[in-house]
Amino acid sequence: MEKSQKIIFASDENCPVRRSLNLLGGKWTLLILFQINERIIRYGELKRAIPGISEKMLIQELNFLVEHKFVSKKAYPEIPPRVEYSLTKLGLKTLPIADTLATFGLESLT
Amino acid sequence: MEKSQKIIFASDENCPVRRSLNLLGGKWTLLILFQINERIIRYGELKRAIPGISEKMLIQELNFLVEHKFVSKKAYPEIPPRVEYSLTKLGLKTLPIADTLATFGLESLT
DNA sequence: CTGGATCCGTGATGATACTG
DNA sequence: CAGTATCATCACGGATCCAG
Repeated sequence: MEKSQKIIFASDENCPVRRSLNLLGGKWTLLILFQINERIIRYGELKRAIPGISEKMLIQELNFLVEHKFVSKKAYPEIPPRVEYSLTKLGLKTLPIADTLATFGLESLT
Repeated sequence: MEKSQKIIFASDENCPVRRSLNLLGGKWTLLILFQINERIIRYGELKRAIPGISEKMLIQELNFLVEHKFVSKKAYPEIPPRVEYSLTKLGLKTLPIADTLATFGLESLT
């Protein structure tokens, strides 16, 4: 497996903006969290909800988010497979960030 | 000149989170805006305020931000040169985003 | 002091085909 | 359906030199 691609810099010390950005600053990260939102959503649904993302990036981000406890994953041993993703308590706390981005996008961008 | 490295995707259509992320999703973008904040700040000060950033990236981001009307730049024809940066009205509207990131960093990260 | 310009490595990102 | 594997590409970003 390709190794985790998001690097945590030790030198970020104590700037809270930087600490948040290190975890959530990925190109798709906040968008994925925002799309999951308060739903329990399947992989395929999520993929359709985010047009343009490649499968690789979606899986990679989801694994990252699960690993860092933003997202919880539940797999059902069925045929065909079913996997459901939802936000953890920590993940829910990131929603205000995406909300602020959405508000800005709506109010201030053409 | 190296061509502008931040690419605006046409396919983002109407998701406001994505529109915001396209402009502000750069590695240093929000951090720079946050550091300028409500100040009028010189280039050298700003550089010192953001340890770790290379001059190239700082200039590149500042040019991008000026170009997109988030930041205004005032150069004084003096020797030695003096250049002051500050947020435009639009730039000020991005501060809530950085604030939310800061809040999350303070409250929810180790 | 405030930049501009170029070289260049590396990791991040993406397209596509494949598997259980 | 939910991923994996492989391969190609591109943006990020450091180093360095230069200029007004």
